[in-house]
Amino acid sequence: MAGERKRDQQPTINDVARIAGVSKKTVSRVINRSPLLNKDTRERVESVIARLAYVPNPQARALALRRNFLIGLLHDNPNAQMVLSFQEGVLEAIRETEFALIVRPVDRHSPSMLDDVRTFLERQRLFGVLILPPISENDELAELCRELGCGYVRMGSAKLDDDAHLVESNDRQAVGNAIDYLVEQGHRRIALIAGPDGFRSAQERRKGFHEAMARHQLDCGPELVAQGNYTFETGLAAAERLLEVSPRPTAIFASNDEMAAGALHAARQREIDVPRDLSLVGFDDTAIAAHIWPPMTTVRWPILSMARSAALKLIYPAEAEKQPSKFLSDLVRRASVTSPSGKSG
Amino acid sequence: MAGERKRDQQPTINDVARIAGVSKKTVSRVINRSPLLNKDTRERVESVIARLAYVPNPQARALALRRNFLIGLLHDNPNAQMVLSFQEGVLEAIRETEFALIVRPVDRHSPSMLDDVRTFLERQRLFGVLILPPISENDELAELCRELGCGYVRMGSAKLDDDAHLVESNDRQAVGNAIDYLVEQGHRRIALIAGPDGFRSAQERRKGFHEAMARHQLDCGPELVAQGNYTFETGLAAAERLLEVSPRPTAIFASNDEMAAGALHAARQREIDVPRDLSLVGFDDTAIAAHIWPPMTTVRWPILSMARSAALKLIYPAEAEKQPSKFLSDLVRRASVTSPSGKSG
DNA sequence: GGGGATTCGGAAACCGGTGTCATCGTTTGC
DNA sequence: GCAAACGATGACACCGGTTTCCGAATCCCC
Repeated sequence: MAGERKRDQQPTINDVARIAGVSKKTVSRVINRSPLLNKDTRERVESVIARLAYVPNPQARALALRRNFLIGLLHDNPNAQMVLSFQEGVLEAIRETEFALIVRPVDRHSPSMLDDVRTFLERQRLFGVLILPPISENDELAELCRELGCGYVRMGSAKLDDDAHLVESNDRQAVGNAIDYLVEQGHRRIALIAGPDGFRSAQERRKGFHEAMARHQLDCGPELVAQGNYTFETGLAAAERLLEVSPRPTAIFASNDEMAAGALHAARQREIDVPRDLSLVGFDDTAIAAHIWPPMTTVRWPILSMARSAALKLIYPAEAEKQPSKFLSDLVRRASVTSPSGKSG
Repeated sequence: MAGERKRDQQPTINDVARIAGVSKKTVSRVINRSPLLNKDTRERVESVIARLAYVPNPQARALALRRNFLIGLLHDNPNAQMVLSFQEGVLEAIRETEFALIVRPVDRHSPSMLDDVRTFLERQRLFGVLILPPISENDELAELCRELGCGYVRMGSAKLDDDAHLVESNDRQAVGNAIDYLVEQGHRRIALIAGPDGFRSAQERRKGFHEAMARHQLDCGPELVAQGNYTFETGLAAAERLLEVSPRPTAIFASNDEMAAGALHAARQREIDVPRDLSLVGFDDTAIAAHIWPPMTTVRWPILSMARSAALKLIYPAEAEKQPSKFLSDLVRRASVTSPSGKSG
């Protein structure tokens, strides 16, 4: 009976050691896969661990190791679907591990943002953090992680960091593909609703647009480019201007779905039929894109794969470089794009 | 120099005790606001704490107290916006506390769901969990929390639990208000797209619909009720049937926004103009509702307030009953509802 | 078979807090 | 004036792991 524990008590390393007839240290070595261990001993301990369904106490490990088995997710994001999808991908990657995910929205505009994050990281002693765009573009934040010895992986639309600390969506190329598709459909006069200058994603998407237009030797002068700040309203306003241009563009590429939805709204107000009189392409494949009428053609990040890769890079830093860093987005073809009505190619 | 610590080391309770000339225990008492403390001593210790910028190590506390200062968020939710909004509300409530938020999606359909959650709770020794609908309706889950001595607060559309463990949105009344509004606008023939039977939210919304229709002495026979399972496609299918009914309903209330968006789609396919020929009301006020055309009238949960209240109930169980438990949703009036075209009242 | 290197396992300290209980000085009660 | 009660504080064990240090056992080689 001396070997039994009270009910409702989880077994500890001491129970395992006592029952297996070895020391705590030996059990600890088994848990941590120390190579210098007698095979027989290891197997004996492992069988006891399995029999007791022993699991090391994360709090105790965290205290002793001065490091928590928690991964932080730092985000400052208007796109709820993306944040949740990313969470899902991370959780799938860490399901069988001892890690857990702790979420932390940060306020990009707060002057104390860096201090807040510092306090958070120091307090929680996180194993590492995953940083989502757009806050991932903040280099000071990455520098802070390095300074604190906290692992990190950034997710972004550009080469923000080295491959061990980055998963990158190639937005420039993705936009290029979207424009290629519009050109294939026969569009020649294509307008852009660009995103806010401050975001790398917006810059990359803009570059992708201009590169593709140049490749096809199409005009994309300033009258065909308007700017928004990723919101429905600014997309609407931008489209209002673009739809006044003469000759009117037959297609608009908006740098995100919300602005594309705004553009759709603007077209509708002018009784311009989408897609008959105007084709529209968005970016992000948010829930809106599929559920408006007409369903919108848009660019989708392979976000689950990116999240998984980011989590694995963080957890296994030694093999971080082996995890893919570059991801190419898919073009999701829906009804908002057709050949232009007049002179289709 | 003996009193100095190495750089990059955070001060510990021992440092505070040594410098203040008291024992660890006394410092611990100060931290935990023990009432039996000499005022002078307390102030002396507090000044040292402030000077050193000492913060207790959460891992050590977690180990000693056998309880982590982490709040889990359990969800199984198709509505990303709601989950993130809830997170936001919780984080606002715990901003100044030592708590952190850890997110855990659960799979409602997995046979091992309860075991998964049990393992999670036992491992992480959470302070408590907040449970979002629809998984919040699972009584076994709540029972599990009680059994493990883990605090919990459920969020739901019905009286699922006592006030200390519940924040409740009165969906029945909210739907009633929405129907009242339609009736005020002159609608008499109003159809319902109900949600899946398994969800309390769906049941409550259905009840709210029937009660309100009865109150106004309006017909709501089975031909005016269709069922979906909260998805765009099922909403579309349900509306297709309802729009065949003769005389055609002049308004449809859908039990969530996605199904309302599906209904809008169905109407558009039949060239039934919304809102001229058909008014539509949704529920949840997701991002979709505001960004489709026409913008959709819908019911909005006061989700930030609910999240805040839930978090406070969890953190301060002694005062849990004082936090509001019942919340009434707002009707967000948008362009998808007008008076019926023919014989408006 | 002996000496030295290597491997293994145990005792004890440690991570940084909290709980239990004893102690000390003071006040109260009679 | 002395015992009992009480308030404030401290010594020490403990939470459940990891790490350090060290001694013992094994292995290798000559």
